[in-house]
Amino acid sequence: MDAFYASVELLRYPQLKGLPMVIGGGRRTVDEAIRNLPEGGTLADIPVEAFPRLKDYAGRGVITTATYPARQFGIGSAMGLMKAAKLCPQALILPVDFDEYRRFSRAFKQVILDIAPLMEDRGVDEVYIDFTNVPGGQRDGGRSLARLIQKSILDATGLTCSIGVAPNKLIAKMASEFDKPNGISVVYEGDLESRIWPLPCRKVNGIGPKADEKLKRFGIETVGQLAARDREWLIQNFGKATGAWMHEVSWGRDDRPVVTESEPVSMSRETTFDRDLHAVRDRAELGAIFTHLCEKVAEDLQRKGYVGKTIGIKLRYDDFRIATRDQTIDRFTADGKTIRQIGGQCLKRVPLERPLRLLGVRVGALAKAGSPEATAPTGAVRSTTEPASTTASLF
DNA sequence: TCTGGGGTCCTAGGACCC
DNA sequence: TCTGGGGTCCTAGGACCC
Repeated sequence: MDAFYASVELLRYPQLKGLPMVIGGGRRTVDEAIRNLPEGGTLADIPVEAFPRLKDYAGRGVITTATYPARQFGIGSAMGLMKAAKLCPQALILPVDFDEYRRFSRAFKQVILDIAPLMEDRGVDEVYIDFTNVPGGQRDGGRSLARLIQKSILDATGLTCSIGVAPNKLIAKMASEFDKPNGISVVYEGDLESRIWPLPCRKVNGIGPKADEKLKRFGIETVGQLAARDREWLIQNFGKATGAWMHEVSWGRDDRPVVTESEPVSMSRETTFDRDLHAVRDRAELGAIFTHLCEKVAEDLQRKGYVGKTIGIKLRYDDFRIATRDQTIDRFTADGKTIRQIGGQCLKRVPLERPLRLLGVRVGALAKAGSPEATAPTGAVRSTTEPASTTASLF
């Protein structure tokens, strides 16, 4: 989806179309933004002057989405609000409204499912679609089906998207960025050399800042330069799995299927404080935040019908270093008090001298609530994981 | 100018078991 | 004195993605 959060906001506030605007900020920014909005009238009647501007904010936080006009000022996703305010102080800033984005996320995904049932969820604003067996999916290299999907989403939601069509997920993902916004790119196998090899390695889904840096140190800037290296050389320098993978992707090879169903592995809640807190001096405040996070995770688990048995905490110190601790208990739970209690034990094992910037709570090792795994006593759970020979000897 | 929140997957060492 | 070879689970950290 194109500038998804911002585009959803523009459906509510069409008067902001064409203006530089960013979505983001922590809770404090959200509160201030809401306070600045006048009451009464429909949302579309609110005058542009009434909307908060970036220059009015000094809060912590990053930009989740910037409209295309804002991007012209050099503003981008994940950029700190402070930096963005320097680049374009007059840009409008709106708080993140996740519930609203989720509504539109469900809507556009349903449109796709009605056309092409093999869809993989890749987060709130992105999916993979298997065109292989969709009627007309092969016509014009997939372009006509892509057009149909684009138009259907626009008709149903008012939102635009960009689609890449290719023989596999790796190339399709890169192709989807070739013609943004509202574009379609079809990339064939034979286009590898002309359209993929010139790209910077960083464009490969899975090569992040660290790997890119290391590649650069070897003088490898583009996918083509990566493809020119020996498979064995890559394995020597990047490890068996990563090296082999790099070799494959540089040659455009990817056999991952489109996965339509998946179970969550963990659920978590975390929050960055308005100001750094100290474990001793701000003990009461931290305790209240911690309890609240535990309750939120418990709610999430219960609402979605999961239980977990690994409970963990996460801290971010003022110097941005991160510490995590977790503990696996002998039963599954979705209970806020239990999570709070075990989480509290985890907190005792972590250094608390430095000021804290963030606190998080996580529950992992999930099972569906009420499933055999989740309800069985620990002993029975263990027996199912015993080697086949041992299990067979029981009979 | 300091840098969100919610995730997944991988690695590596140690405990423990057979 | 020298000390297996698997396997799983747990824990901590880190890279990466949307």
